[in-house]
Parts: sequence; C-alpha cells; structure tokens
Amino acid sequence: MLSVEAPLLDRPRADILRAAAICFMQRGYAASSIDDVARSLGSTKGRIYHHYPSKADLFADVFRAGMDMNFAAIEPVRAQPGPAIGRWRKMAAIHCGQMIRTKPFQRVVWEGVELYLRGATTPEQREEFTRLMQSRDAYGRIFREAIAAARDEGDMRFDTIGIAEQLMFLTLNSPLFWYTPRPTETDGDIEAIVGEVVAFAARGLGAAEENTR
Amino acid sequence: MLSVEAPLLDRPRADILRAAAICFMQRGYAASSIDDVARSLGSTKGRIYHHYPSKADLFADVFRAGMDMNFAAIEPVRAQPGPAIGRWRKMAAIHCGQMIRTKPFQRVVWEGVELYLRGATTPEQREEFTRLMQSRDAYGRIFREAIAAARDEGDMRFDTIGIAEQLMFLTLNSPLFWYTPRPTETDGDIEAIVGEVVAFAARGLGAAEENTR
DNA sequence: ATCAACATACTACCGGGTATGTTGTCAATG
DNA sequence: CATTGACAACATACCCGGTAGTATGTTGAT
Repeated sequence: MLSVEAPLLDRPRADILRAAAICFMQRGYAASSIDDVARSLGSTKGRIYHHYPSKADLFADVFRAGMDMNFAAIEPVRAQPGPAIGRWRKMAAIHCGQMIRTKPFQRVVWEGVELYLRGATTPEQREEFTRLMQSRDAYGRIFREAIAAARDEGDMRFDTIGIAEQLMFLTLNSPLFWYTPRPTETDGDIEAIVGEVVAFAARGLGAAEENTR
Repeated sequence: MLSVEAPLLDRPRADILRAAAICFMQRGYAASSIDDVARSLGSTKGRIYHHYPSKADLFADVFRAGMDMNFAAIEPVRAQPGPAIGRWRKMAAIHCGQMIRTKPFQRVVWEGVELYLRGATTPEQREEFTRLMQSRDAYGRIFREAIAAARDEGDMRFDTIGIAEQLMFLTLNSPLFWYTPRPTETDGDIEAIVGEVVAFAARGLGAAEENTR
C-alpha cells in the first residue's frame, strides 16, 4: 500500500521521497532543510540535488506521489454499480485508511494545498503546483459527485454541497492530526478507527445508520 | 468580539498581536519573519523586540490571546442548566463562530498545537508552551464532558470518546481551512455557515435532528 | 572511457537576535 | 516656569548562524 515505486519505476528516487515525506511531516516544509532529509538518509545534499533541482520540486514530487497513491487506492471501487451511498462508504473507508497508512505523504498533500491557497509559491513553481491542485480537485470531485448522487437518491441530506464536501474531507482526513501508530497495532485496529471516522462522516452527511454495505 | 485588549490592558501590544496573528496565519510560523510582522505595521523590528524577547514568545502570546478569547466567549453558556446537549449546541456554535470571527488567532492556536505535538520547541519555550497546551486541554475538556454527559443522557451516541472529541473539534474548527470572508457578508450569513457546521457535528455525534434548542 | 550517482567544498543571502542611537513624554527640581 | 534627567517606545546598524543552491571532485558500473 505504501508503494511509491509503483507509479515511479525509479528506486533511488523512491527512497528520497519517503525520507522527504517523513521530514516534511515532522517539521513542515519551511522548517525542513534539504540537509535534514539527506541526514535522515545517511547521505548528503548532493544525492538529493542530483535527482531534484530544488526543494520545492522535491516537495511537489512527494505531493504527486501521495495523490497517485490515493487515485490508485480508490480505483477498484470508483465506478462500482449500485446506489451511490454504498460506493461512497467504500471510497471513504479507503481514503481514511490512506490517511493512516500513508500519513507522511498525505500530510505533505495537506500542506501543499495550504501553501498553494496561501500563494506561498514562486511564479515558476506556481505552474507545477497548479497541476497538482487540479489533480487534487479531480480527486475531490469524485467524492463530491458521490455524495451529490447519494443526496439525489434520498440517502443523504445536507444543505450546501460545498460545505458538505469540506466537512466530509476534514473528517476523513482527521487521522492526519491525531493518529499515531502504536507498536502492537493490527490491521483490525486500524479498520476499527476507520469505521468510527466513516460512521461520523456518514451521519454528518445525513445518512441512515449503516443500512448499506 | 475581536477584543485583544480586554484581557490585556496593553494597547501597543494589542496592535502587534493582531499583525502577528495575520502574518502567522498567512505564511505560517516558520516562514514568517519578524521583519514581515514589523513591515505590516509600518514599523521595524525594534518595536517588536522592545515588547517581546523572541519570535517564539510573540507567537506564544498570540496563542494565549486566542485561547483567552475562546474561554471568554463560551463563559456565558458554560454552566447553563438543562440537558447537556442543549449546552453543547450553544457552545459548539459559539466555538465555530470564533473560528470564523477570530480566524487569525485561532490558526495560530492550531499551529501552536501542531508545533507542540511535533516537539518543535526549545527546552526554554517548552515550559511556556506546556502551560498553553494545558489551557487548551482544559478548554477541550469542557466540550468533552458536555458530549459525555449528552451520551449518558441518551441524546448522543458514539464509541470512543477520544475519537469523538477529535472529530467534533476538527469539524467545528474546519472553517479555519476553507472560510474566507466576503465583502458583502452579514452576521446572518456567518450564522448560516455555523448552523450547517454544528448540524454536521451534532449528527456525526449521533444526536437527533435539532429537537433541543 | 564515459556517465550516473553520489560526496565535498564553497558562496550568497536571509533572518533571528543584539547593541546602540533617537525622540517624545513626564516628573522632579531650582 | 523653564530645565533637566530619566525612561518608554521605538528606529538603525550590525553580527552571525543556518540554509538553498552551485561548482567541483570521486567512484563504481557498463
């Protein structure tokens, strides 16, 4: 599930990506130095600058990898037939699981969105970031259309779709901010957490109590 | 509502606080420079360092001011009699409104919590930050006890109280991340947003549909 | 022998912090 | 009532550590 290589075919870059993701997660983009990332790899800057032209490009590639993993994860259930609410429940559970299992990458995605919205990008980086944001928007639209369809089918009810989408994503993303892996943790433990989060989001969106599965 | 002076009695510091809050909100703590804050005040570093010994202390004081405003805001309804769910609904609405109306300060509180949890503080600052975190925990406990009581009274249902508290706060805090003030906005518009957010959180916590008021 | 994949050494600059002016106010004093 | 001295509230000038980025080795594989 943490396959950075899959859409990459590029082993040396994958190691750098993982280390960078963890570094950016721990200290944030601005407070992370390239030397930090290199040190956590037991290497030096030269290695990183050989593969990435700048710190911003490295960050952007972590962002991209995170989004790629998300798209890949929901792909199997994305076009599944049946009522929208069933599709949404599966997609939501997968997405929430991604936040837990690939947390470092997803925190970079989160911070990347914030950096973009704050306009904290140089004009050159702006173009690359805009592409990444379009990717994220496309991903968001999949969920938005699912809950819109579920509302049309009478399985959800909420007022403003924009607000509903925001609240839904924040709920599903919330493990990014409070989940910390425990040594003895099993897949079942994680699924239990995901279950609670998805249940909260579903009820919040006005869905009935777990009729679909 | 945006009275920084109230618990301060110190006008010059209040101006610095506001400017710092906005700066920290826009670029984040690490990427904000003291010169940035000073520039936004039409001044220079000297002014700020005359009132605050370091950047971290300035940040901590913005944090403190934000928490003070939150405590003051919920004070009137905090010990109100009647069923817990009614108290919670009012507290939740007030808290959510705070996120909108005093957004710059609340984003600093948010980032302060993150910095603390990441351990991105020097040993000296650690002590001050610990006090601030205790304040925030005390604030959180007020809400936690409210939803716990509401569950005992049969008006809410959820499994893990810890997760429920996290999801509740993230939902109520969410305007921090997507709300942007519009020029033509009225108090009614804001209250409409707050209403939707609180309704989402209430349903998420398993409350019935607005029977209490 | 060439080149990818690094390491090393170096530069330039930004930003936190400090040391040192400058100015207005206000209180005490002769 | 004018003077002076002290101090708060800043501004200016400077230092210095850290960091992004670059330029230049070095080495192993093909």
